[in-house]
Amino acid sequence: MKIGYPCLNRGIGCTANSTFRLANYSASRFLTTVQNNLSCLRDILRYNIDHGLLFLRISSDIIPFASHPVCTLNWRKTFNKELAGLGKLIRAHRMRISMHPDQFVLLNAQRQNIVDKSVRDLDWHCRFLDSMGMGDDAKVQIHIGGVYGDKPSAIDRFTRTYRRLPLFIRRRLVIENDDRLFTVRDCLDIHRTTGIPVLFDNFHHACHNDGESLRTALRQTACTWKTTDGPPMLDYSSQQPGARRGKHAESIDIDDFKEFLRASRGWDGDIMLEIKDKEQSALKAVELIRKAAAGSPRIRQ
DNA sequence: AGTTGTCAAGCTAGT
DNA sequence: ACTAGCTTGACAACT
Repeated sequence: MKIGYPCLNRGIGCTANSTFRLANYSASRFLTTVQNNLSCLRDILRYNIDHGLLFLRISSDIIPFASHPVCTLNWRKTFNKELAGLGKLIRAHRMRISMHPDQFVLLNAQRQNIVDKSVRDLDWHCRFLDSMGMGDDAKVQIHIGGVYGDKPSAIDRFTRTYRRLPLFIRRRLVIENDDRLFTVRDCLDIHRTTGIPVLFDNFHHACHNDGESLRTALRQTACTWKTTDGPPMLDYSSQQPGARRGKHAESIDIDDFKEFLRASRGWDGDIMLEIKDKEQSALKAVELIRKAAAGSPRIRQ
């Protein structure tokens, strides 16, 4: 079981998701920004290796405006050496990588223009992972999209668009249940017709579900991942006390996490902690799991 | 130096 | 028909 945190490390003193305003775009600004982001990504990977955090989500800002028409530079060629080096480091330590394009990627949009832009965005995410030499277990996670007043049609549009995607995108794409529109059951329906793996988000499931228990949802989503996809990925979070329902916690609620681990016994996968203080909570989670492993008696063969 | 509004992109719910 | 909220970090313009 690998533990990770998304996109940025708050203590390391650099960010791998530095960007700029589109109005300020220039080739040199783009190149220095990407150079700095890749360099910081190496620092983050080093930190994670040293601290036993072997799961990382890389920010979509690593290559700013990568799918925008303004971006005509061949960044994969320019940074070929850096990207290959990062990939080598990741593979040497058997780290798991994910990416999560944001809410504007909508494969089931009604407007073709939006679908096209979304595919372009998935395209660069997958090429980025390809250029680091990542295997099929490095995933790009998205939500289903909008409902547009008719969920069956929205699901059908998703399915038809998915089937037309090139293989280098399909091999990486996974879908995640969201907190308002598409539940685990909806995602499983799409899995049945497409084979796409379902990434389970425990917090979204708590906000919006069809009555399944956590264990049932874990079991059902886990078996959507083929061997080549790697172990199932999972987004874990809990409610920030006193805040709006659906607001992610500032810091890990270690009792809630313990309870989650107990409830998920038998489930095996990699956990992404979607918690505001990032690596601090991830370190606590790793510590907890280490202690639990050390404290529990070895199972006799 | 610190604070506040804004940022490429879209959907939904509420007015 | 229109707008606020989503959810979020960082940029950029302003004190």
